[in-house]
Amino acid sequence: MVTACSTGLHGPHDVFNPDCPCRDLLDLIANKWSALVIGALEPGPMRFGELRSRLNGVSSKVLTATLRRLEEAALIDREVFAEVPPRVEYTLTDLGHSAAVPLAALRTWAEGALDHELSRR
Amino acid sequence: MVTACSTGLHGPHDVFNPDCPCRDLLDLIANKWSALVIGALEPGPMRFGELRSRLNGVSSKVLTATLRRLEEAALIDREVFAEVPPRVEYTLTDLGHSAAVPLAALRTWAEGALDHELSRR
DNA sequence: CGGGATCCCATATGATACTG
DNA sequence: CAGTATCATATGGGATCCCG
Repeated sequence: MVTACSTGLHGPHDVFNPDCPCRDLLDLIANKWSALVIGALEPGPMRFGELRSRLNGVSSKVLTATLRRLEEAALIDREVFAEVPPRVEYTLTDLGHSAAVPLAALRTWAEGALDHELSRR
Repeated sequence: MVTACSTGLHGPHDVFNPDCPCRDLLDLIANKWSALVIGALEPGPMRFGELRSRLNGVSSKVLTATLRRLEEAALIDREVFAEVPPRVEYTLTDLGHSAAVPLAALRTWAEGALDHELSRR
């Protein structure tokens, strides 16, 4: 049982506790590029270049860093094929698919909220 | 009707289109501090200091910047009371409450995913 | 040629003061 | 109390180079 980071307010883990590791997890996915990468990977595996063009605006450096962090947290798998030209495919893990659900809701909110904002004027 | 930023793939607005304003909205709430601030404000209005201590780890400068951005996007209201000592209260708007729903799911995911990660080892 | 790594700069974040 | 000012560091982003 893991209770070290609990405040006793929201269950065993609590994002409001800065020492709980789940806060790092929140920091990881509560991020524009993470939200878009995971959304783009939801239908199936994708190569680096295709991912980059779908995200439409991310630099290869930032995309690489984002993918590395997601891989480290076991949200995606990275598979390298020894081919010429080289091919690298990224795939959502089960954990990644579970994250895709709330992230899809977040993207949908952003798209819907814009209409709310516009009608406000 | 607003169609300028649509790619025709996901409806009138599309976060995958870098020119769609909804992408800025995603960038605004897909952020650790925004997620925590909005979550903390969900039960009701709160003062700056209480907010700061609940978030447990944010600097006043970053909290101020976060609150200003959320206010500018009409997710929160800021009310200043002419008292001594000064009192400033922050309240979720209707739009803010609508954002609180997917953000709560995101926080819950982070807290639950940690168990998944731990059990993986 | 694709997938980065590296260099350099702009902005964001953070700790520590200090003030109306 | 609710910030602002200042300084240090981390991250974001563009351009270029590299290596198989």
